[in-house]
Amino acid sequence: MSRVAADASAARRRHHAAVFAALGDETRLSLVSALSGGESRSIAQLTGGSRLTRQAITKHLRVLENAGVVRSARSGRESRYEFDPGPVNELKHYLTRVSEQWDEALGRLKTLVEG
Amino acid sequence: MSRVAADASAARRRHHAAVFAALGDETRLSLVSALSGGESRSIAQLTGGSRLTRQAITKHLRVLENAGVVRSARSGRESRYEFDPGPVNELKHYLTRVSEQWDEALGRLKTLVEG
DNA sequence: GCCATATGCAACAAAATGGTTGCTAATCTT
DNA sequence: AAGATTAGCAACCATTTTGTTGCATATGGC
Repeated sequence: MSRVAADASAARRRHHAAVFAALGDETRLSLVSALSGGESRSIAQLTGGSRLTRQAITKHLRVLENAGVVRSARSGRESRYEFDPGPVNELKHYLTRVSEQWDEALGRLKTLVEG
Repeated sequence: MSRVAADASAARRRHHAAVFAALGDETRLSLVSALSGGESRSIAQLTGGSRLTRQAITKHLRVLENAGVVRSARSGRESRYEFDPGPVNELKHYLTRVSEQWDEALGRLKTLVEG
């Protein structure tokens, strides 16, 4: 494998890890759940119902935004956040590839045993 | 929604977050990649090729094991680790549900605009 | 039995994370 | 213009994570 290809896959893995890490928190999963319905929401709205402070929620939103899971845009005096399905779909495909690799391994094992 | 149902979904979310967090690290993704081929490997084998020490790799493997992504069994003087596809498949389905929610939201928006 | 190999455990340090509080600035509303 | 709402920034704290080193223990081969 060429150097650039190795670097490219390392960069991809780094990116995947970042998105996984962004989703690796209960509060952030709740935020994703609140936003995956399609409607954008302000920080105050997203804070409502949580026991955490607005600042804590803001920090979590920034983590999600840095991972690309969420986008924000200022609208008047509020910042509205919306879900971006891209990274989540990338992860879905990544997990699918892992599963496939596993299934193929099982297939080879089966062939070995039966053959 | 009943109390127990709310608790159940909260527990599920907690579990998903734990698995996402386990995958949210480059080193651990490499380990998953090394194990998803189907063959079990010892800690020493998994450490080879990494710049990290054996103990660091051991800790990462424990994180993966606690999340259920990987299982270990002692065999003679070595601990052999193997991939468990269960949690990864759960995440795949979870992400699929998030995507579907998003797609349905887009569909409703489209209907609203066109209607 | 001896030696090399493979792992486990504990203590430690540095850095990242998750959360709070206090204060400031911008934007609506009336 | 005044007051209320919404958000940003900075400092700070506690906890967790990530990684190291040193030492102990178990197993396999000669």
